[in-house]
Amino acid sequence: MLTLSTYDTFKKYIQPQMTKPPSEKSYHHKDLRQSLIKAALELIAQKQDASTLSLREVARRVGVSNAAPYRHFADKNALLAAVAEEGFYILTRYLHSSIENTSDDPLHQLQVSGVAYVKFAISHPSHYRVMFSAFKADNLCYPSLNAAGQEAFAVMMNAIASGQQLGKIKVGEPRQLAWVTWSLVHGLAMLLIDHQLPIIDEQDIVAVAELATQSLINGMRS
Amino acid sequence: MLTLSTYDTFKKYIQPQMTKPPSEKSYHHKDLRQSLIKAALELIAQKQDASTLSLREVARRVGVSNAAPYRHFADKNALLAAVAEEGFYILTRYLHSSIENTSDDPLHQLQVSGVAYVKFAISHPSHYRVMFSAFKADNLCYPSLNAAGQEAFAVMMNAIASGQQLGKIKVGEPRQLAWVTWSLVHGLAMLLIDHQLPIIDEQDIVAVAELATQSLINGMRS
DNA sequence: ACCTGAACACCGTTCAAGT
DNA sequence: ACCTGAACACCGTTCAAGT
Repeated sequence: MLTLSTYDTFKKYIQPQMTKPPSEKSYHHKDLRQSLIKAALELIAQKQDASTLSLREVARRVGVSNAAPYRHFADKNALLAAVAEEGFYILTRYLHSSIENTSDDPLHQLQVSGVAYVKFAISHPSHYRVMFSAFKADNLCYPSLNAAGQEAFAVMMNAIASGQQLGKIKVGEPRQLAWVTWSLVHGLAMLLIDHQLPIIDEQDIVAVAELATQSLINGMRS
Repeated sequence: MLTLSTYDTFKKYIQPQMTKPPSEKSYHHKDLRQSLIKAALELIAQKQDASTLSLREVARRVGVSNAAPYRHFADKNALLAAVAEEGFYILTRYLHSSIENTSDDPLHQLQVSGVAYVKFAISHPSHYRVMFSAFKADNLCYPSLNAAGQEAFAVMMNAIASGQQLGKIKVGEPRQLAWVTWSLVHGLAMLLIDHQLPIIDEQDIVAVAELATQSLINGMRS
């Protein structure tokens, strides 16, 4: 009895999603919203393509009716927006932690964050595809998505601005230099996850990412 | 009579597509294949999005049945592949003519061809979207498309290789440096046509493209 | 409050049949 | 040889109805 009650407490406060085994289907799904996001990512990973994902397919995989997703998302794009937003949060974490684990030199920080950007894309290709593919993320319909995207962008721009303040990066609008840096890592990320570059080995990918970021930052020195 | 026969000759040899006015619909379409490509580009331009293009919509715009396109293209992707291939030919012309109209300095050639790449993308956004968006161009199913893409890539790589031979660009695999250059202009092109950068004026776009290419090439000097 | 079933208008694709 | 009409299996989305 004691062990059981301890286990119950564990389930309730530590892992509430384990209170029922997944095989025991209930009419009311546990956390359908998060399950739909997860299933969408799995299907995109499986097909290597976000554009052919269907909402019915996602519903089927979760074991729910065609109409069920509409309780949690206004439409298919809203689900994709949620996936993209999640992706931007993860990307921002990647960028921040890459900077934390390096020296105070803003040039070095900018370089490692560029490599971290590419590493994020190849580690989370399904997220990245949704964040930047067919789905029109330019929409003002998703303000929290927009905010998440700008937060990630700000990390790179801040590294550039502090590099300029220390006189290590050439003068000019930091925004413009950040656009250039973003273009480089975004272009490389897109070409990599769409398999347009004949590189497969992760070490080779990191080598190209380092060559890319080092070349650009070398050219942006003051 | 003389004028009429002269006009007939003109129509037949100079502008054969004018022999019948477009309002006079014939059972057999004049050049359905090319008309479908043209209509697809127009619809993508109208929607600013290639992913929501439907083949039925294209057929409707041309004034033909749902099944008619299948006489000329194996499926929807084959039509998109034709659009993409056309795009790569135009891109290659852009790159070549940008190099022809400049000095013999390979560094300068590389720089203007990078700007020409971005100019192509913003001048032909519908082509560019199809060339690099959802549609999986990695397919070996379209060898002529693949060849057209590699031809465009070769222009940039050759500029880099000759820069290296003259000792103006740092040593290293020219293929890798070309990937880096391609990443930069491709990333900028994608962000621009997806309206992810708040730049609208063409002069501002060219300014950023020049900043980008000049910075990278500066960093690739030997 | 959350989900289902059935329906609507769309889509890609095929195939017999028309000219 | 080239195109149509009708059909099939899919899809996004809605809405009354169920629990």
